[in-house]
Amino acid sequence: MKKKFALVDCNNFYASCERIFNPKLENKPVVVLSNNDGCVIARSNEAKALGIKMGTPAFQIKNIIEKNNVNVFSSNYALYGDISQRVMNSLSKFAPKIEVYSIDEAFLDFSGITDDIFKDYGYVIRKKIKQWTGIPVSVGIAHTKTLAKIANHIAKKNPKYNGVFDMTEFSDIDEILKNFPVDDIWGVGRKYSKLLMSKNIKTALDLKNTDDKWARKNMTVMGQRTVFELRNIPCFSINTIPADKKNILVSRSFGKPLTSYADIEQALTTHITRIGEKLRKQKSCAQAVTVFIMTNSFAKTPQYFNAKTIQLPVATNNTPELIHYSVIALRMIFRKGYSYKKTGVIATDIIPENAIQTNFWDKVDRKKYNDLMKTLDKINFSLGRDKVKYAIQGTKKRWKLRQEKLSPCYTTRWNDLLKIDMDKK
DNA sequence: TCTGGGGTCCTAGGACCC
DNA sequence: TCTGGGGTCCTAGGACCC
Repeated sequence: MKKKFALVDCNNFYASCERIFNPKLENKPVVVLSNNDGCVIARSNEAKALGIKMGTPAFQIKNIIEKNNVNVFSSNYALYGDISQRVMNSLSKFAPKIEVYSIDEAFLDFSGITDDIFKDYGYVIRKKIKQWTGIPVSVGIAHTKTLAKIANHIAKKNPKYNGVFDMTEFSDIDEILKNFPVDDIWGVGRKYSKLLMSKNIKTALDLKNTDDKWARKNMTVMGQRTVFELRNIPCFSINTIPADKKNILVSRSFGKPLTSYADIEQALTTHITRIGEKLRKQKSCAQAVTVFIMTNSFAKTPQYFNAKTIQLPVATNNTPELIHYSVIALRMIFRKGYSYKKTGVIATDIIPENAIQTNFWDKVDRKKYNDLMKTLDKINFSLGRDKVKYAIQGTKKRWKLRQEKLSPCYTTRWNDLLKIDMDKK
């Protein structure tokens, strides 16, 4: 039996999340900004209609925002993450296998679902997800993941399909692919699309008919797989268990430029506590950490970027130890006299907790640290992030993000629960 | 004033081995 | 003039994704 995949994608996800608890935003333009209120990263349809492009710096569209009363929000990842979980939980009721592909997308395996109940299944999903979570979704169905992505695109772009497009209903998909731009294909980015254009490969149909040896040579094995998938030959399967992360990065731009070492150290060590939490959550340890600092590359001030990797004597996920080595790295790369914009830390060479090689000279009492970390994680998880923190993180938080338009954490913070006035008419 | 923050996979080429 | 023929492992960098 032929494989069958559905890609379910939340429409304008972050903007839709903001709308759930704030119905006044319905039919109004809504945009959500990146960290530090920098760029536009989500737009409602009304905002798209105003010509606001993805990734535009907020300050460049100030006029459009003011003139059209666009509702602007800082990103609220606590809210989006929680809503995402609800959507994914709901979706898992509709298919035996589901792959959560990103915060707002999931592949569903429809392979085993018989045709008689399959009809209109996409519409059922759409209706139920909206009803259960308040989030509008689009559904694309096809015999390969790449084609399901295309089907989803079509479902979203053409109102006549009402949010669902099933490519498996067509015996000949060439007519569909003929009208699909090559640069919108999953796996074709900026560089490849430029290359393809120069070879007169402009549509999905052109790419489907490309010599796959050529694709292999010029776009690696990944490109060759894309070509096969366009031919209805599945090369990618559903991945139900998310793999452990091989690298974990935490970095943030500062709310304002910083020059003092102490401020940057406070930011960096706070990022490291996040790294420690993430490592412990997936029961892994890092064998190395890389620390970097950088100035603002958009500014006309003197530029500096540097990074330093430190191999840890014993793989670890305990925060004090990670802090210890990261601070050593930071001291090595910090230079006075620059105006810094961002710092970050990457944990690499990550291995499972139970595969650690200790060494003979290791003097760290690992059992004690593990117990301490467990206790701290428990406290901070139930009472709020950084309720108990390390002295080196400081209290001033001069590096903190700009988040001027943050919505309440309606679903994850007691104090932010929606209140309803029953007397009010 | 103001420009995000995460990830993955693949390949080429060098070091090194027998 | 002539200078083998395999391997493996690691890393940096480039492509992609959301």
